[in-house]
Amino acid sequence: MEEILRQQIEKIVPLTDDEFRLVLSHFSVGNYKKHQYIVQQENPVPYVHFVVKGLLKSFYIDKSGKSHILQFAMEDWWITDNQGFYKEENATLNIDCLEDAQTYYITLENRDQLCVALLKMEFFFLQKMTAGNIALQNRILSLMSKNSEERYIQFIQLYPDLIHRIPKTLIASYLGISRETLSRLSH
Amino acid sequence: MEEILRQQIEKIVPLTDDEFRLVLSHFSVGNYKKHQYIVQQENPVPYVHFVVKGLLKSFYIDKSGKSHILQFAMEDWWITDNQGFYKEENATLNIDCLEDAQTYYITLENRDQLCVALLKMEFFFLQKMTAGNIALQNRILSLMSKNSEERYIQFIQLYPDLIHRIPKTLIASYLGISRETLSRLSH
DNA sequence: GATAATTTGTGACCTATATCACATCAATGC
DNA sequence: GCATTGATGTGATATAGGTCACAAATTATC
Repeated sequence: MEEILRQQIEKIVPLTDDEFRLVLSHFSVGNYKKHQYIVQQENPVPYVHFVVKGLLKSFYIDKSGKSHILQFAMEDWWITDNQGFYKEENATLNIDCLEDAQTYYITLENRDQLCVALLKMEFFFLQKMTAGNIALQNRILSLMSKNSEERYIQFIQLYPDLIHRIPKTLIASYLGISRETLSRLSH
Repeated sequence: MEEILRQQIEKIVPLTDDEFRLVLSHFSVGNYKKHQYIVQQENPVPYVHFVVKGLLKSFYIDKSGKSHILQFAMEDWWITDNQGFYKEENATLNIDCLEDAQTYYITLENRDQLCVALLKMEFFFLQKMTAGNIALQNRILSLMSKNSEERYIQFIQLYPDLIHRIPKTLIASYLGISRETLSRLSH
C-alpha cells in the first residue's frame, strides 16, 4: 500500500528510499468501514487523507437539507475539507466512505514539518494544489456553460472508473442535477 | 506600486529589503488599456499577473458563443489562465481589461527560479494556491446549492467594492445567470 | 458636445429541470 | 433467508430562469 503513495509522489518528485521513509514517518494509516464518517460538519478537520483503498465522498448539506457532493476520492486521490483543514476551522463539509477504505493521513503540523525536512515535498504539494485549482476551475465553467446531459457525458469521460462504483443518485448530486433528471438522460 | 506587491507577500512571509529586491527582479511591469486583451484563447499564456491598478476579467466563450466570467481581478489580486500557464498549453480562457490596468507579471520559469533562490516564496505561492482552492470550492457549492438571488447577495457581501465598478451584465455572467434575471432581482 | 456604444429595465413567452408520487428492483444486514 | 434500506424508472405537474424584443437611460469616444 505504501507503494501507491510513493508512486503518487514520484510522479512529481523522485525520492530515495530514505527520503520515502522520512515521508512515510509523517503519515498514519487509517482503516474505515462503509458508511463511516471521517469528517463531520461542525467538527475539527485534523487530517488530509490519501486514499490507498476504497472510495469516499465529501459533501455539503445546505440549509434546506439537500446534499451536494463536492468530491469523490478513490485510490490515489487526496481528500479533506480544505477550508476546515488549512484554516484550522470546523468543517463545513462531511466526508464518508462509500466502500471500506484505507488511507494514509497527515496533520497540518506534520505536513509543514515534512516540507521543512524535505523541501521537495513542498514543491510536490504546490503542484498538487495547482492541479486541483485547474480541475476546480474547469468544474465551475462546466456548471456554468453545459447542460445536464453535457455534464454527465463529461463526467463519464473524465471518470470512467467511477461510473460502475457509484450509484446514479450520487452522480446526480455531484453534477448538480436531480436524480430523476439524470435517470431520464441516461438512456 | 511595488509596495502593493510587497504588502501582499508580507501578509504571508516577512521579507527584508534585499529579499524584496530579489523578488521584484523576477517580475516585469505591464501597462494595459481598457478593452486590451492580455490572454487570448488558443494562444500561449506566458505570465501570471499581479494587479496593482485597474480591473480585469477572465472569461470562457462556450461553443454557442456565450461568455462566462471565471474571475475578476482588481488591485491586490492575481490573474492568469491557470491551465494554460501551469501546463504550458494554449489558453482556453481570455483575459481583458475592464479599466486601464497595471500589473507585475512573472513567467513560470522565473517563478520557479525565484522559489529556488528564496524558499519562502514557494511557501507563499502554496498558501495563495490553497486559498484559491478554498474559494473555488465555495463557488462550486454556491452554484449547486443557491438560487440566483442568494448568489447575488453572496456576491455583494464578498465583493462590495466590485459592485460599483462592474456593470450588472458582467456580474450576471459571473454568477451564471442571464442579465435579465439579475435585473429583475436587483430590486 | 454630438454620436455611437453600452447598459439597464421590462413585457411576453418558452423550456430545462425540479418536485412529488408511485412502483419495481437490487443490495445489505442480521 | 427475510426484512429493511437504498436505487432506479417514469408519469404528471410546477417553476425558476432563459430567450427575444424593444425602449430608455447612461457612459464612452473622437
